[in-house]
Amino acid sequence: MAVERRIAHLDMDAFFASVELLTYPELRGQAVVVGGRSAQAPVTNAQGDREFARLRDYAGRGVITTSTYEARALGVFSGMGLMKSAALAPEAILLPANFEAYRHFSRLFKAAVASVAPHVEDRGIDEIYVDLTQLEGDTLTLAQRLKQAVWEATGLTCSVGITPNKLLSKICSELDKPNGITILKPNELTTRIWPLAAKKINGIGPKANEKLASLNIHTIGELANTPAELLMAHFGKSTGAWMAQVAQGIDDRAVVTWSEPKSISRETTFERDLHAKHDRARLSEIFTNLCMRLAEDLQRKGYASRTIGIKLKYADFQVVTRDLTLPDDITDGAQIRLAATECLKRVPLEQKIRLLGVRAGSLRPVQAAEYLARELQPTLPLEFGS
DNA sequence: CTGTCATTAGTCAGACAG
DNA sequence: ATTACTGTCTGACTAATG
Repeated sequence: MAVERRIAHLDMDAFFASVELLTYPELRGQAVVVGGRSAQAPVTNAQGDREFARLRDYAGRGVITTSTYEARALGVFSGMGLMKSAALAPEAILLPANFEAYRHFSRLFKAAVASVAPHVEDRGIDEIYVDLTQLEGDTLTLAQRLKQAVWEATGLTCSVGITPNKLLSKICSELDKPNGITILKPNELTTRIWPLAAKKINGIGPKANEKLASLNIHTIGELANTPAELLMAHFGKSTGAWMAQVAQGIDDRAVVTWSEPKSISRETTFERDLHAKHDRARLSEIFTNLCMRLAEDLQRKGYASRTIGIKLKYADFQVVTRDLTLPDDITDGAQIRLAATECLKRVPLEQKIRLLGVRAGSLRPVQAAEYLARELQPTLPLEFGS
């Protein structure tokens, strides 16, 4: 008989905004949003006070990355266009994103958690799963210990959910946010989970939720009471069966502490939409840049790629992708550009473009020494002495 | 030899997530 | 007068292979 697992999901509270508040403590308690491509960084005036940009002063195509809970109270959430959010909360403080700082604090909080519980799965910059099954001590004490370690290492709070699996823990970490602990007791599935909206399930997004709503399924409980056959008929065999399982709170996925990346990509949205003919030179420059940066990423992370792909987003937001699998691995920026150019030839270019991306897939780890062997042409020491 | 079936690789779109 | 960026997964379709 298998022991019941104890899986924790730990989610940092309003992570990016909270990191900014460490830098700018005078903003505590205010509506603050992070985001915007050209958001103005705070400036210190002659009196030594910091002056912050307001949302109403912003003009551009950015979106909100994170907002403080005070800003959320005004209806301003992540993913929202900045122009729209400025209409809702013109006085909110706007800060540019500082990803270097977020990555720094991400490393700090993950190291702190790992010092308490070594079995950690990375889920992006601000959340993790932790397998506590093998650890001594009762569940609540362990949760408090995790939160304490994060607080001492970073000065930041987080919310924790602990249940027998990742699915339920992810749901539970949200139930008492911010700075909360939720431990799902046995038999609480029907009382605490089933009343929740179906879209609270990680994997049921806006589309699936809409489709469920059209079947008059709104809560997880209603999903649980829907025959698996019906779900399979509407969502396909695999997705339908999965939905039926998760609605019963069943999820056997292991906590995975490491996995090989499948693809590495770079993309950018232009300041203004560009046309393939009219803005050829500018587009070519951006394209080369993306390829070179992708090559740097590949080499820094130690991978060679056999599949190169491109992504275009047109002015009307339609997205197209093309990719090309090569006979051999490549790592070099010029080779990537060559392959990506082949992809570009297979794409319509009448309409204006707002985004261009380049992606490397079919990755193979390579030894650092292999890169030296791959340098077909000697690189000119452009930076040397300049 | 032809047709069918299973399997795999490749390509593309789209959903989803943090 | 909007809607980022990076990455994973799956479904649909085609082609190749046996």
